[in-house]
Amino acid sequence: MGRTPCCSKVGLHRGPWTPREDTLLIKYIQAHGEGHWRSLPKKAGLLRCGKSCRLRWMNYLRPDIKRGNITSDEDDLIIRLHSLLGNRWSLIAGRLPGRTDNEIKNYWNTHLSKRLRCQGTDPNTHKKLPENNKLQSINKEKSKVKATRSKVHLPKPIRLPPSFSNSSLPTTKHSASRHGRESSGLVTDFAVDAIPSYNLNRPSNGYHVQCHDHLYRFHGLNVDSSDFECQSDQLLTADHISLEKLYKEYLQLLKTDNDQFKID
DNA sequence: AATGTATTCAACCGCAGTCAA
DNA sequence: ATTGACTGCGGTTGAATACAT
Repeated sequence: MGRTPCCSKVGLHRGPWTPREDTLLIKYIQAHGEGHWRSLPKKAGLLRCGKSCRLRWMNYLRPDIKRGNITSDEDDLIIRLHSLLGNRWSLIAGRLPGRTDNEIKNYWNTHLSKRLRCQGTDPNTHKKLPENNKLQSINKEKSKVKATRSKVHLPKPIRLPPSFSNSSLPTTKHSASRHGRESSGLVTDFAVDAIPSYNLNRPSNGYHVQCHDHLYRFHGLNVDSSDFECQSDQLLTADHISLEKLYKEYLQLLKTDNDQFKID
């Protein structure tokens, strides 16, 4: 059996997207919405595979993508979420409004894992490295210092045609933070997705989680952590308590960020 | 200025999960 | 139960860029 690679068709474009392709994709999605990626390229007049279109949209063209440096607060959150979730980038990205899994994955691999190593922490396990390993890591990084650029994490280039309205432009940090992903039901899927062995159903009125003989129900998407409802304390393992605590701290950070924006 | 090297990140690849027929 | 289409995820690659020599 097996499936044919989605990009195997001869004649499909690959590599970097052109402004024209971006325009076609954005206009099509604005008119018809996301989804149906397989058929989208043909309908939108793109010579790309659906997978490529989805990736371009999710990682670059989506209007709620936050541009610019990853803040130290986000740094801290990524590290802590990684210690809980591991390399589950999409889950981690879900807790960082406007950030994509690809961006966080890249940022982790290029910055955070190195930093942790220098601090004497194993980036995979988040446990302290033996002292000699720590020294090796530090020396290794020191030897690179000359070659290391003082990185300015500039906003990603935006390639959109002049005809595009401001509302369709990828947003800046502050405007993105007001877009509302922070109000999505983070804690709900957070708790659920963090338990891989659970059987998850998502009916229209919320999540149901089947765990062993117990059925747990969570409210729908638009909830905050206070809406977190569980029919049994059994679900609140140490991990879940940590996750919920983390999420509350995160909401506080967002609030601070928004307050700061209002002051500005 | 030219060349070599390191770094970044957008894009690709392959696989797994889900769902409908 | 099986098959195949579709989607999403994480790992990897390689072109572009920045910096050092």
